Amino acid sequence: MIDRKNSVKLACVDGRSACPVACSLDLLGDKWTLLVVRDLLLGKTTYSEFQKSPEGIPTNILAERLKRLQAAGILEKSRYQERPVRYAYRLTAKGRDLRSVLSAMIDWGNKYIPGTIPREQIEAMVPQLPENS
Amino acid sequence: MIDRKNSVKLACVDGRSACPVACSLDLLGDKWTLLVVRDLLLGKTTYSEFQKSPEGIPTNILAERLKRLQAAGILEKSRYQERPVRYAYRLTAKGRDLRSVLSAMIDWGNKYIPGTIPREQIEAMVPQLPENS
DNA sequence: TTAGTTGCTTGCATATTGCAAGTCACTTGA
DNA sequence: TCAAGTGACTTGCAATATGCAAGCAACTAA
Repeated sequence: MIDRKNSVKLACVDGRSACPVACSLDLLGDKWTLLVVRDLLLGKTTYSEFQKSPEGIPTNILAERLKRLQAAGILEKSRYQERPVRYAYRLTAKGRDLRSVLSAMIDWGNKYIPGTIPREQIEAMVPQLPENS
Repeated sequence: MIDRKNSVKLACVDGRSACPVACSLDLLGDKWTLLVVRDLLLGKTTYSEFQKSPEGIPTNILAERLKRLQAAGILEKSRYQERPVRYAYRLTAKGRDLRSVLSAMIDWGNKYIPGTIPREQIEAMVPQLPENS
C-alpha cells in the first residue's frame, strides 16, 4: 500500500506547500520573528538588548522565538561569560542572508509608510552592514 | 498640558515604532497575508483562485485579509461582471512593489529550505514579472 | 544585607486561527 | 421547473497564539 501523501510532497518539512514563500512564512511569518532578526543584524546580541527595542516584545515570546530561531539554524547561542553566566545570540550565515528580505521591507516601508525612519539612518546604526556580503 | 505621547512619535500610524520593518510587519506579519500577495503577483484575481492555492487558506481568513489589504491600498476590488456579480482583486503599485520582498524570500527559501520549488519554475508561471519594473 | 541585573518561566486573559457549516444570488443541466 | 452547482462570502466555535504581570535563580555592586 502506497502512501500517496508522502510520495507527492516531501518538500519543505512540515510546510504547507513546496513554495519557498510559504515555507519561509512558516518560520518567519509573524509579528516578532523578523524584528529579532533585525536586532541581530543591528548588532544586538543579548536577551536584554532585544527586550529594550522600542516595540517592546513580551519576554515569553522573545524566549520562544530565540529557541525557534536557534532550532532553525538562524542563530547560535553561546555563553560569553561564566560567573555570572551571560549569553550572546549571533546570526549564522543562514540568518545573515535574511538581510535581503529585511532590506526590501525597509525600502517598501520607507516608500509607502510615512514617518518611518529612513534606511540611511538605520545603516548609520549598523556595525558593518553596508557592504554587500 | 502637553501630550508627550503624541509629540514623541507620530510616525507609522498606530504602529509599534517608527521602524519601517516593524510597520511593514504590522500589516504583513502573519502566515497568510504575503501568500495572498504572492497569488496576486502570479496573476490570480478571484476569491476562488486564492482558495485553490495549495496552502488552503481558510475562507474567513481570506475574506478578512482581502479587506485589510484593500483598506491598506495594496489591492483594489472591482466587479468585472454583473449578473452574476463577480469580483476581481488586483494589486496597486503599492502592492506590486512588495515583489522585492517576496523575491528575497524566494531566494532565501530556495537556498536554505530543501525541496522548495525553484525561482525559475515560479517565474515560468508568472504573466509578466521577469522584467525589473 | 539589600537592591539591582540578566535571562528566563509560569499563569492567565484576550485575540487570532482553523475548521465546518450555512447563506445568497445567481447559472447550468435534465 | 427544479435540483444541483458555483462564487463570494458570513457565522459559530474550538484550538492555538499573544500579551501582560509576576516570579525566580544566580549572580554583582553598594
